[in-house]
Amino acid sequence: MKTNYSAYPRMNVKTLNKHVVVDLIRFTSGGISRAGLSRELGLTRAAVTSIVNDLSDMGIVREAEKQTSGGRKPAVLEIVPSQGYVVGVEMGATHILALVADYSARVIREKEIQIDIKDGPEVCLSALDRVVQQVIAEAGLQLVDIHAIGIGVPGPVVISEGLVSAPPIMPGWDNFPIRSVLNKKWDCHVLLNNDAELGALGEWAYGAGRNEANLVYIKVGTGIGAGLIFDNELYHGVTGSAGEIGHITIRENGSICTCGNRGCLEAVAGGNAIALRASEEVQRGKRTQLVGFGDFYQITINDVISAARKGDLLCQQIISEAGTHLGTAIASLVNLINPSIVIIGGGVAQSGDLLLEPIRTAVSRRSLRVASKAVRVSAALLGRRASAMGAVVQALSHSLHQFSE
Amino acid sequence: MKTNYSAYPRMNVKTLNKHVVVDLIRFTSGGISRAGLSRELGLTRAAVTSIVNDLSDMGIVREAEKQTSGGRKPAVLEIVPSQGYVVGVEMGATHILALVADYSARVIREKEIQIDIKDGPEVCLSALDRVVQQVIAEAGLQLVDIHAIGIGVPGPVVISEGLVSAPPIMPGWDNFPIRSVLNKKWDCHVLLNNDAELGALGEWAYGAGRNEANLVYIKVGTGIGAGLIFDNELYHGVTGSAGEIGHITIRENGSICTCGNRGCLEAVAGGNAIALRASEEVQRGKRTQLVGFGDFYQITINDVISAARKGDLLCQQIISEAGTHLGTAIASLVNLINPSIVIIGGGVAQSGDLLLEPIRTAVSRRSLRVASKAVRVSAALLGRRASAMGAVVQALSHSLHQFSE
DNA sequence: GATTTTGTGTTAAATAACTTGACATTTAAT
DNA sequence: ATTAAATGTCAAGTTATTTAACACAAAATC
Repeated sequence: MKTNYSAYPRMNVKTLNKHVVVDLIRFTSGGISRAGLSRELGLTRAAVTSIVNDLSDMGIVREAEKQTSGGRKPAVLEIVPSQGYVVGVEMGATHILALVADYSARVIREKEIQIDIKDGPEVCLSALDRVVQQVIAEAGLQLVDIHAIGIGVPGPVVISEGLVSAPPIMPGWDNFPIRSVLNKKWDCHVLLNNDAELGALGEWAYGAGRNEANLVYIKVGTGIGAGLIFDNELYHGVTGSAGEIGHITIRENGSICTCGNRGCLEAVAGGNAIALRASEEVQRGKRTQLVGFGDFYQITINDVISAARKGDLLCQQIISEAGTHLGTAIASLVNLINPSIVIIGGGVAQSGDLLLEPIRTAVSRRSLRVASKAVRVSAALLGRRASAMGAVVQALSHSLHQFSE
Repeated sequence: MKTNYSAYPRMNVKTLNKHVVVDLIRFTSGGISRAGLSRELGLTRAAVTSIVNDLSDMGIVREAEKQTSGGRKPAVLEIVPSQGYVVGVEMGATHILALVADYSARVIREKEIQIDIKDGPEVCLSALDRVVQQVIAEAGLQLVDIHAIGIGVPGPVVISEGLVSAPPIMPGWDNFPIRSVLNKKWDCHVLLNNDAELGALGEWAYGAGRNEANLVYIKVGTGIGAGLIFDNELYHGVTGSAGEIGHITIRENGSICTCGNRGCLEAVAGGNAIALRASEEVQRGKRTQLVGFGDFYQITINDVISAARKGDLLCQQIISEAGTHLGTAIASLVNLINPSIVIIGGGVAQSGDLLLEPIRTAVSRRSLRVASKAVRVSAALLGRRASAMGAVVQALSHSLHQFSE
């Protein structure tokens, strides 16, 4: 008796149930026993035994070490970690972060490099290839050991095609066949997705969004994007561009944005906007810790954040203002989506409560009571790894579901 | 082999499939044959035959008259209309519309009265009771013939409790036990829901949103609200208040709104806002067809719409401006949700292209290319009946699913 | 106009995937 | 020590479905 698992493609009932069991084992913190699975699934214990036996014979699932803490404990199940490995990659505007994880989603190695996404696909994808190859080698593995590689990019992804369509902060990448190029290099399953969506997935599976069915993840970096999880599933929209919150209009006549419009959220509260704002104030001679940076050096968002953390008032104020603008947009989003949690991640979120508090204030002031009472605004628990971790989760899902056929 | 029908509660597999079959027969325009069901469900024709036989024995389903147009036609199935009846009601700020429909969702009688929702629950629910009783009688039926009654109200509904929570345009209704009061009066299943959500459901089932999996319905009346359908299912959010788009901030320092904030969409583009705007202009002595209305008579939104339709330039301009503001909000929504269609309904939508064109312009200017290319902006096909029709659909679903146990 | 092809709907037997009910096992409560 | 309660397993029975065969009707082909 199983009903509602719309995420899985058509397959026979037992295989479907196997997949559900695998996911319940993966995503239940503290593990789950056969009896627990029975309750969750609405199947009898006898049926669960049969399913788990199959998975155990395949080598995917095993019983965890029993805790010696006394008291009868049911046999808790876990995924066999060494059955396979995956790689999760986040490509941002200025960096690439790659993680290698085993079948239980434990990260066994990571590596980060700096890039500039404006160098275009050829240059960046070569760099991407190098990091991935290196991190695999450093983990003591080879490419053939890797079942799948998940990649997050900061633009609207057409999942079926494996490319990005008209990405505002990825000039030169429009319709470039990212997935097929990488497929040729690696000869394993490559899954391309939007970075904010993957951040949402990561936080839902292993971060601040555990056990939350309706979740919004806001990635505030160079760009601003949102990942949406509705009823425990990633929501893409019709063409896969859902969550593009960065280019909603905040100020009718605000400063001009990379997308061509005026007053976009990203042009007001994005990483570049904050850095630009700081530069202007410095040049106007405002008193700040950043003064020493001079005219030739380009002030970055990280400079502003670290100065703010060290107590610099100007930088704190700039970040706080960005938070207020973000909060206005998030308040609208809370009214519209009515989520149980909004998770703030991405580079700018490193500034912590300096950014979060103004957001919380705006949400409680501008959202309807019903909605604002029901929502928490939290920082990403996985921090800068959120998107890469989501890529891991996705690659793992793909691989496990293939494996358990 | 059936997988993804998460809308249905837990039940055994065949019963579940029965419900799916009933819904496919209901919602497939032009009807569907056993072979068609087989393809849709992924079941064999033999299995479908067995399921349809059961439903036929219950009296819910039958074969439609064969078209005599020649050429082999499969036996098209239909719901037996006379097996049961339901009522669908829309309660707006100023009116109540009640529909009686048979099991095939054909409306057999309707009735509308004027009310003022500010008179509070006792007064309005008595009026509601009267209209419903009358329309049932006029349809030649009695209360015992009615299997379920669906009701839409213009505020955030807590479905589990059957009441509204902190509704901006329903003063005096906060936490009033609407459903249980009506239950006592009628002694049949009462389903309370948000009017915009029901509008979305109605348009999805029988209107402009047929065959669209991801749909947004915007109800522009006295209040402004949205109904969301994601992956063919109504989306409520955690506490049932999703879609409350009327109180997102459009102008930081705009005019004050019933909700207490400033510059809400509703305070700028809602029915009351439009009427108020017209009154002001008239008092300022602007040249308009409305001049004759004098100072004592309160100009209504309907006056403005009919004047605009008759060519009054001022009224046209006021509606067009409201459309532009709506369009800005809808553009954000399109970026965020990436729907395939946005349907504009509610009283103000009676003004047609005068309202729609500015919305389309704003969406194509302010939304990302990927999202705006994928979306159509249309008027509600069911017009002022959209929400009440959604209430019918919901009541019918409830009744049919109960019946086919 | 006869023949083949294609799609529809039905039936009976076989199979997959459960449930039922009984039982051994382990721990907690009395 | 005894009882209660939950876990995990096994064999037998049940249900919903598939398989495979066939009858039927219309369209396409010759």
